[in-house]
Amino acid sequence: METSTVSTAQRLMRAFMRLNRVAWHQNPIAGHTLSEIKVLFCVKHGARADSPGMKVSEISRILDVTSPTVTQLLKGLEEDGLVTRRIDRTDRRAVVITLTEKGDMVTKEAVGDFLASFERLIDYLGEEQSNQLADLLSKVFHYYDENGANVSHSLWRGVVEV
Amino acid sequence: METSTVSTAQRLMRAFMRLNRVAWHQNPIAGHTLSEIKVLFCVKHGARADSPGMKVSEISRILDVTSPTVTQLLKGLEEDGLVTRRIDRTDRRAVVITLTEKGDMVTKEAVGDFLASFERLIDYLGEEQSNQLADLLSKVFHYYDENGANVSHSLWRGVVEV
DNA sequence: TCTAAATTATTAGCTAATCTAAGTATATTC
DNA sequence: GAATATACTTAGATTAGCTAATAATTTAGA
Repeated sequence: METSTVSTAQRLMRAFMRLNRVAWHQNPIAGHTLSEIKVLFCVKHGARADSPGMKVSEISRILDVTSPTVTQLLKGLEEDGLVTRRIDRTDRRAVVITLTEKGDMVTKEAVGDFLASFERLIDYLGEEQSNQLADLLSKVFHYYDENGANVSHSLWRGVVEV
Repeated sequence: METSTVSTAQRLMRAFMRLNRVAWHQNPIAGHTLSEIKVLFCVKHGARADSPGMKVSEISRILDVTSPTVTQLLKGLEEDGLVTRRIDRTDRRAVVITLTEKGDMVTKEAVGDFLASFERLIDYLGEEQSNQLADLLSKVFHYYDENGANVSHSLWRGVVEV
């Protein structure tokens, strides 16, 4: 049991070590970075009929990055004419982001191409195993969400003096 | 089938989008970055009894990063006294990296703590599902290895003009 | 009601982890 | 022996984040 757990742990460790190197992580898409595309996705999907657009704070919460990070990404997107900023009428501190027509088109294309890319992966893995993988990854996230969960956590603090 | 494939694709897309944000990715370990630790792992495991130490080019190939990246990481590790550089006797262009005693200790601790961390995840997922996950991820890597495989690949080149 | 505290977003400046391009030194090949 | 190729380093850039400090506005409390 001990032995088998260790070797499973090794396999998982190796797998997770490789993950951040998987191809699409580093490639710009339609002249925009992956992070920028994520913001576009977020604005497109988060917006509701009654109040179109998303506040910076909402984007920040959903993407789980700080608001300065969102601000910085929006700067690029606004310069390229993909989003517009507007001060919220009911709370003048807040800024509401909406997609321009161009932004909407780019987002649609990006979603389409991402899905197409994952569909090719699904063709390779098969529908069933793909779903299994999605399930397992969800569980992993759930675990990390619940456990604050750094490798380092309690383990490493204070071990700086080796 | 089409519908179900799309929704599987969406699930996988969301999962992979979250992956690079999983906790341990960003945290320094024993005062060293994850990348530096990877180099240490690599030198420790790559070294063979007959020729201890690893060349920069070997590390570069194994970790799948460029040699300037390796050089830079080694700079930090050398400054902290974890590795030593030495010119290869049989090829004076090459540089052989070996762990110092301190480097060996740090590496051992890092391996131990990483494995411990993954064993906690395995406790949560269960042995069987953990192995399943490792298997599925291996398949994913295999797919991407075979297919050159960016999202963008043929799709995006030339689409910069939207 | 007016001040103190909280919230929202931005700016400035930092770090990590990569990359490419260019340069130097050494090997290899023809 | 000259041309080419290989191994590494340096310099400088990019992406994706972060924290700290600041400005503007809102909310709460006395």
